[in-house]
Amino acid sequence: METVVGVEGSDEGKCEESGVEKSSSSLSSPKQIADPVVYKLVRVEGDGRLVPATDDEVMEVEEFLVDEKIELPVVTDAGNVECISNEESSSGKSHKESSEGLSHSENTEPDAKLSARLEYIEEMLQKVKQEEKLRLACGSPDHSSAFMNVDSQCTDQHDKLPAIDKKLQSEIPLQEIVPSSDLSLDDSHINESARIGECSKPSDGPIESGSPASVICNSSKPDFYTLKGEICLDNLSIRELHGLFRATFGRETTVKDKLWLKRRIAMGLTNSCDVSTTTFTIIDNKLVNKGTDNSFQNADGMLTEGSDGEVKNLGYETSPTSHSSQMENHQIVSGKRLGNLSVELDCGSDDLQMEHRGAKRVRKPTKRYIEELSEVESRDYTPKVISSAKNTGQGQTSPKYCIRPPGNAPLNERTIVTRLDSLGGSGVQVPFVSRVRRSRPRKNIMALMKFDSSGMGVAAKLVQEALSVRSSPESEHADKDSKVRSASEQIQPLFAAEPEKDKRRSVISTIELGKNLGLKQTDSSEDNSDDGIATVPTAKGGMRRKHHRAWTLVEVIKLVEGVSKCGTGRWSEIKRLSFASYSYRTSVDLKDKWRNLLKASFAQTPPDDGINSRKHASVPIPAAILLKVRELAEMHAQVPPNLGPGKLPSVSRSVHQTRSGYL
DNA sequence: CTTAGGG
DNA sequence: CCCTAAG
Repeated sequence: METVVGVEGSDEGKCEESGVEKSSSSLSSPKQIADPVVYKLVRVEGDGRLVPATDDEVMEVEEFLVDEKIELPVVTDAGNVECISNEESSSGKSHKESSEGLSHSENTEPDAKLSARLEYIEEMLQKVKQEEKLRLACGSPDHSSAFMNVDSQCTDQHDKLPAIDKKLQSEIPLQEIVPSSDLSLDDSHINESARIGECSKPSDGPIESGSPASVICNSSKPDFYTLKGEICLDNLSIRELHGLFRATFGRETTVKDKLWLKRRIAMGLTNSCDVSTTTFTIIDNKLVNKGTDNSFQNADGMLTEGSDGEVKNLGYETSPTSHSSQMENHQIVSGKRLGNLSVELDCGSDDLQMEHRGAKRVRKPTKRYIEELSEVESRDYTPKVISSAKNTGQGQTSPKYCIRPPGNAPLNERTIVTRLDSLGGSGVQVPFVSRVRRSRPRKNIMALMKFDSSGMGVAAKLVQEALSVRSSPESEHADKDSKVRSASEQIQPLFAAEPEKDKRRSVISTIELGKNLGLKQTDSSEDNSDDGIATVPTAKGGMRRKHHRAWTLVEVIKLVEGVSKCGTGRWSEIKRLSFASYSYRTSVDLKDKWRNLLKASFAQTPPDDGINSRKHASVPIPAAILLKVRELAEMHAQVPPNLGPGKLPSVSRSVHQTRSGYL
């Protein structure tokens, strides 16, 4: 078994042979081993299989990645900045073009990893160039972004280049333009630059009509985008952005910078959906699910078009997920939105499940649990007192991890414990309220601390996660139906209530975080991987998660998606398919969350009723998701007996009125 | 080991 | 989320 980095020398040779034109920066240095863009650390098993590298292995090469990465995007950076400042001016255009060209070749070469692909890509380049010539006025192909995305995914960890952010950021707004089926490759840049202006000034008239080239080809963009759905963050206020941020990442932010927030959110919404495409699209603050599939179209488009998607996927050849996502698409195809029976198509065994569902499982009252609980309560009689400390905020914090025996604490005193949170490899101490464990006291506190504070392990993990982020090679066009729908719909406030600030159980000091994680667009990996957080060694030897990790919007979407794919009740399946990269979130969690979603979706949200007015409500779930949940619930005959049938007729309409449930 | 339910 | 009982 040998550890290899990507593909070596032979490929480089190939790359040069195939004569990718323009200057090649990465190739020019012969010593380079790893390609920052798509190379992925793998191990070659005896049988020739490629397996993801272990943490250690990743760590070994980490430096290379960093080094290269720094220099790579810089070029494009200049171009982008230029774009922004120049707006639509023609000079800006040419600038862009040239910079694009550079990034082009630069990025392309690394991809030569697979020779066949390379040649293919090259063809594309040629094509693109021709196109460029033909459409000089319009702009240039938008390749760089795809690469940058990949790049950032791979090396997220280490440093964020403004260029990337800007790029992404600038592209987000593009999405609000309805994707056209047209395959033309260009225009995006003009739009981009135009958009950027609009970004800063949301009030600038209708976005669609704003730019001359309002028709944008989806396939010309990285499928990363089309994949993930579209979101317009432009018009959101800071507060809204905060809310969205929280919904997305499950934590608060104090950053006031709109741009920052927007790109973080954008990244979160896109990047973290690594496994499969969503059937949802966020348009104008609304989340709508696209009913039709475009997988074939897209695949087609990519082939003929030479989209970035192709290139991007080079690194991840035949990941198991691609298959699944395709499956998904097929299913989605077969059953449009409502009355979707695709699930049955998927698995013939569903019928059985249906039968099983008929009879609820009956269950004896648990014994041990009850006994234990009562025992605890009788023994230390003050759980109430302790929990009341929650409201009083933070008092003294002890630098060390110490728990006072509950009985000892004077009634007036607050019991506060500091827990060492490791976030992104940085140990951050946050005060939190000690919760009396119902059972199984921690075995070894020192071990815990060591685990938490050792940045290495975590970092390695992060790296791995980042590297293993993958996406499926399909993009989606908004189907006409949903397009029309969304267009006609009134803009719906995404957030019913303003985020509560006070009761947050543990407020992460964002400032410190900002230092360490700061301008990385690592949200996805952040979300994915810091499972060093709040886990507790159990007597059984396993590490058990402790305490609440807020569900992010992405997760919810993925969950819904998963359910639609596999049906309810196959949680382990769903976990494998859609939550592969989320080490936390057990199948049980999925189940629980689904239960809650169901509850939320069927809990009528009478407009006047308290829910909306409650300020402390947690982050709302976009109505569209709830709608989807309901549909799924229906088709799986999971409708809660009480509220089920009665409400259904009005669902499609009422959902738009019903603001939301809560995450 | 996975799922269903109750807390 | 946590915990257990059923499969």
